[in-house]
Amino acid sequence: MPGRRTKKPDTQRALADFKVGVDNVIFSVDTDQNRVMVLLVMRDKAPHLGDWSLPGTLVREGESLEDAAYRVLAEKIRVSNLYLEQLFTFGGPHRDPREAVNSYGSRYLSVSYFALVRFVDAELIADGVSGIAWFPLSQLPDLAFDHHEILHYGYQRLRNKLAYSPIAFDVLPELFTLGDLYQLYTTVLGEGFADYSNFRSRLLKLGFLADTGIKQSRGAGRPAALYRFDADAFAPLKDKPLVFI
Amino acid sequence: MPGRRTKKPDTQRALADFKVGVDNVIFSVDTDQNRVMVLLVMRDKAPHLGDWSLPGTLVREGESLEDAAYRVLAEKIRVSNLYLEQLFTFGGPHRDPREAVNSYGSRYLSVSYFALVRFVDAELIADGVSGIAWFPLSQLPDLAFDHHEILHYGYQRLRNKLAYSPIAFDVLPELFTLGDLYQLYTTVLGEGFADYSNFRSRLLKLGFLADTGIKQSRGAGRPAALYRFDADAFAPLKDKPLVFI
DNA sequence: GCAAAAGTGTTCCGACTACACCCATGC
DNA sequence: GCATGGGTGTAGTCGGAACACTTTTGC
Repeated sequence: MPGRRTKKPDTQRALADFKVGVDNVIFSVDTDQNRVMVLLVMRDKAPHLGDWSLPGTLVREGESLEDAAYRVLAEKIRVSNLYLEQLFTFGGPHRDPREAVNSYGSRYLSVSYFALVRFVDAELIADGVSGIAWFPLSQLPDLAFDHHEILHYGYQRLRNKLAYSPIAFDVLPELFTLGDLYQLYTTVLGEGFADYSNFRSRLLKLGFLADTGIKQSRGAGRPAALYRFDADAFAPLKDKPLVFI
Repeated sequence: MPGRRTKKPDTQRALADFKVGVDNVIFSVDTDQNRVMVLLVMRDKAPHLGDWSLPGTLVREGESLEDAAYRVLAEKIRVSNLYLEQLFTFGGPHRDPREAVNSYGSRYLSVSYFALVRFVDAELIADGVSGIAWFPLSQLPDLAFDHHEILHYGYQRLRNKLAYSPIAFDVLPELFTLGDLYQLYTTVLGEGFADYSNFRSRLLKLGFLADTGIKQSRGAGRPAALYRFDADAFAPLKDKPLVFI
């Protein structure tokens, strides 16, 4: 075991005092341009003033970690169906430059959360002070602190969740075609995970996609049927070892 | 990230000050009695003095979360191949009674870690003060704080990891029979996940179990071949969507 | 008609299930 | 021999991969 420093109670160091931050990795998918997007805000104070960062905040008295995560998001974005999931806790010393100011100052620890939201519904709240914007994953700016690492970790989770849970329907509109669904999977997971027609029949066989009977034309080609995600039909499949691929 | 505090500085509550604890969920499997075991220690100070709890500690200055987790384990147990994995961070207010003493006191947050260790190799360190013991999962005592919830979360993780990663070989002895391996899976996952002979051929086909040629007799019956886990042969399969069932 | 996109069907093949059966040992 | 556990084989079945084909639209 690394770093095994043995203890004599007298030489033992004092307990660290922490401020705890929450940082949210909020993904969306721009279905028009087939890009995975992530929500970033520009820091309006030191440290890292003017750098882009994940939307986060420090936890206040009487507030739970989740409360803090939802609070900072409510200040930045208005979406429906926001469901945050805890990602990971980053807590080594010296991850935040504020720790260096004074050796007896607070440590900074970050608990990260993850969500996937609907791109077109998301309404960014411009507060006139700090910037806020969606960035495509392929064109990220430099990020403050260790936010690149957090973001990378979140992207892994996104890909896993997409394969195992029905989170795709959190980003698709209420009604969607199977082509839309396939396109979404391709955008996030990359090409070559499955043939369209096999993807199609597999999903339909699972039985939680309800055909609305409505057809939608998009330029040339045969009109596509619009489907709706049937949460009730999916319920029994919940926490089964299900893969959508 | 942290510090994203907008408007109305006057009405906003102060930042919470935290002490950060790490709590370890250490599992093992008693292969003689086919029981899943968990390591518990008796608290030797308030709060919850005399209650059983997960082995944990508070993080000290200059120490990373992981360092703290390894430190407390080194005080309690001697094992080889200890690999800790972060589980979850529990951080709501009022989860620790120490918070109530004084409304301006610290909040207590717990980052939990998970590991699976070899039962027979594990040497518990009796320090003459606090108790330490393995408990079978089926006969747990009441636990301090929210440790029951943490333990439950860890057990979920154990079952998942067992199906997807080769952690079984962290608990089996260096040399083991396929019957041992099957027995271990049955103990943790319960009966009825697979037929023995199918389990056997699937595992062997994966190609990372090396037959040592040695035979082992255990009472009546044909002697069993002893196998060794071949980490090199497994390496290419790492992070493939692999299921051992 | 022709291109384009949606939707259906079919064949091949590998993987898992469920068993039946053979093998080597203790007693 | 026979009970006991280890180990091998096989027939049936299910599901995914690949790809050809049909349908319905715009132009």
